[in-house]
Amino acid sequence: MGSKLTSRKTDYSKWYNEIVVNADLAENSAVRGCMIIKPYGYAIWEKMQAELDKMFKATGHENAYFPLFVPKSLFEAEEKNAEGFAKECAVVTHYRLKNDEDRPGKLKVDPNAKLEEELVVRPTSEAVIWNTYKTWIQSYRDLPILINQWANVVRWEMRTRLFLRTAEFLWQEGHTAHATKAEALEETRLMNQVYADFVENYMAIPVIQGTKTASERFAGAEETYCIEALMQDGKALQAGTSHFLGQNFAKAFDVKFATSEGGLEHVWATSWGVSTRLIGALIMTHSDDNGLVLPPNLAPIQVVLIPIYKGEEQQNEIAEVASQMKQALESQNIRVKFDNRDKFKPGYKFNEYELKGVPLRIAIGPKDLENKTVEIARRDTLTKTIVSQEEVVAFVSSQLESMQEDLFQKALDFREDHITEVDNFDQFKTVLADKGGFISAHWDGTTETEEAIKKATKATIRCIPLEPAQETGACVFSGKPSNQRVFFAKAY
RNA sequence: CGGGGUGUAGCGUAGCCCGGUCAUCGCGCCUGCUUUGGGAGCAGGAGGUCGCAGGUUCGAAUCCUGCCACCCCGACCA
Repeated sequence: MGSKLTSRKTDYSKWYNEIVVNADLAENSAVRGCMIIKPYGYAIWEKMQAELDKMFKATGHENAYFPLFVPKSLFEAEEKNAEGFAKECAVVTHYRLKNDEDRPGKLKVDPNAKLEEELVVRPTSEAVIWNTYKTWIQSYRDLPILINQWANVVRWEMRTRLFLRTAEFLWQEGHTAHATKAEALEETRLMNQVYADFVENYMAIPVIQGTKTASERFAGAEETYCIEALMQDGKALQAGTSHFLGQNFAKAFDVKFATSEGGLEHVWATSWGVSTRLIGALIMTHSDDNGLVLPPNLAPIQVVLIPIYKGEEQQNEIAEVASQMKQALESQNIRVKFDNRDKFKPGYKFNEYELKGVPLRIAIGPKDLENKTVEIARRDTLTKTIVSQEEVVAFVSSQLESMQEDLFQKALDFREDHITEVDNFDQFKTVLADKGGFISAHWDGTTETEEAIKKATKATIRCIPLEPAQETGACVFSGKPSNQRVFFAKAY
């Protein structure tokens, strides 16, 4: 515990570059701040996608796909949204290259191929989608529309940070349309709950659910729900958001429907998303100095079998046992890899899979052949147990289960230790500097106070927690009355 | 875009102050033999326009100018 992942360059690059992602950029500045996700890292993302997708379907949603390019006129239709993203848009202005007479063999942008209207590379898809919904919705019978899209988006950030703020990232974005405000609000809350369930149950990361303050709200939203997680270095990470968009987009794109009573009303909207940032959260929550630690529910490989042998004959004998064990485990839906590569020694493999965060490692050697045993090592605790071959399946099953729980509990304990109630501003500053984590404090509800605190401490209000303990108090900064504590933290 | 720092082989680096067998070392890679219960050992080998472009000089990785890129800190953000 306590390894400050992101503040330690070597560790950071070790895991991010070699194991999960290669952040090396092409010489071309156009791909600055993007990431290359290697197969193992992508397998983690696929697993996350699969589980989230199931949850979306279970709550009545369907997948669809919308275009990458957003004509500027569409993009600017919802003014607050457009303004919020304007400073970070990649824009396509031309559609053709031609030979460069001055540099033989090289190309240049063809000035004759200038687009009449610039295309914005989507930083988010509300504009294209609501422009489409306009044509899909006429009657209350067409509602609700519950659609999700798996896609990439581009946000030209001034400063990028691997996983947490890359220029291009993969995500899912849900976009729903409803007949009533109540229904849209319920959808917003439901999806935030879905995110919380996923992140806690699969990623083993405890989250705080809440709403954003006006200044932290999504551009174009009337209310933003979020899940906030705490990283090992004491900084908070917004792990997912669900927005109640009111009728803003319906009005901007003129989406009205005939009500069952014969009226004509604007549609109510929500949008919600989580991104590859979650992989960053996973790493920064569970990893230690030996590399990644993956919760069993998400690990692409849950168990790795490593043979230890001298000579080909012994290798074959062990392979026989290992293959049978692999089959037995797989019949229980456990994801197993048998690493029988002869090019690497066992010690090398041990380290490799530790770095990759594989939850359980089973080693089988000559001693085990003799004793009908195996050695099983757990990634999170680094403990080893000798288990008889007959009991392997049962042992593995129970260990995977308890490891999933233990990881969550460990992260939860850490977070609970790092929520500090604070009642004056000096204490606020001291706790923030010395301990980090969330600070639970009273706030007078004004943007001015929020700004002033941010300026003084770099801490922001991460969220106004749902189900707050109603409690009267005085704002930690202004001393004005408040009836609820909110969570402050330094954030990524 | 402001403040600071860096750029030498696939990765990490020494050398830069004080120009001249200086292109160093480690990891990785290739070949061979020996190895295999925690990242193997020995021997041999391949690999570099010293970020780019100018300039100073008999001579530049080293000094000067410009440019480019990256990292850290701010403003911005999932």
